[in-house]
Amino acid sequence: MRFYSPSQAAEQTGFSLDTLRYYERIGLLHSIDRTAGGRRRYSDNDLGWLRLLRCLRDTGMPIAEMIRFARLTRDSEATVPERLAVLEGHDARIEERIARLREQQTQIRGKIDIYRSRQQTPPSPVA
Amino acid sequence: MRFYSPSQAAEQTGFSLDTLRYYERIGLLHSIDRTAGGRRRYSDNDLGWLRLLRCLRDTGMPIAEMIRFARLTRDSEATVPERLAVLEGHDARIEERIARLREQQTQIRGKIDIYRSRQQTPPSPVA
DNA sequence: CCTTGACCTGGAGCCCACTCCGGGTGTGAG
DNA sequence: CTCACACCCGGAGTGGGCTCCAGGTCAAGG
Repeated sequence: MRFYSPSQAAEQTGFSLDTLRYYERIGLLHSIDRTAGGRRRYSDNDLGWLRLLRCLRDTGMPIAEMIRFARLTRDSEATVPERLAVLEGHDARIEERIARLREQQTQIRGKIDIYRSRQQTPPSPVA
Repeated sequence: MRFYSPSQAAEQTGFSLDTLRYYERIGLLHSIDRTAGGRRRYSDNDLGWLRLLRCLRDTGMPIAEMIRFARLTRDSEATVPERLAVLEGHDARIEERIARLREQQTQIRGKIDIYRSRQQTPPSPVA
């Protein structure tokens, strides 16, 4: 079983050291192992979990919901349906979000086209 | 030329009254007309601009950049290329964002599949 | 005239998600 | 042994983007 120092974990997950400690404080990370001297050592498992958190976070899941999910994950196997519901709901939100982004992109592109055509006929020599 | 009360503008753009005033304060809205008594009256033009702002905002453009864009829009016609650059850059960011969302969605769906299979073999009747 | 409700202002407050700080501790190189 | 450096902790501070508040004003109905 490999272990990783805080800075290695930070590097591999893209979270800052402060954020890693913050996540632990608020209950997103559970029971991170420590060395004799009290330093954290992250396991491969921890990194996997952190990568999932990163994915959820980057797709816009609020911290509060991640905490809920983390708690479920710590609880019994019986919570699997609930965890599934969280992920499925999130997946649906991502889907909607992409659809909306596409629509909005279309609008912005319309605006771009307007500017482009305005640029191609700039002097407008009326005289 | 039609005019709209603050609450009508709010309703039509999806911004709150407070947000409309806030946007004006920080320079996102320029010279909103007033009635004799000092109340704002938004024109069709204003609403159009607000709808563009809403689109930019919802696609993640930071306020600071919108302010820059608003200033350019207030300046001479000579800033059209710059405005174009802002919108094109933003369009590109939206594109990237959608691509990343798709990737991340794929990861999340992978996780969902794992949970699903875990759920379909719950009793595991070893005996 | 009086009331009511939408609107006005400047400024304070709030929420989220970090990020920074200061003072202390362990560990490996030289 | 000493140094440097990565790490520890609790708590305060930050930045973005609103949101709320108090105390006042205007406009339309009765």
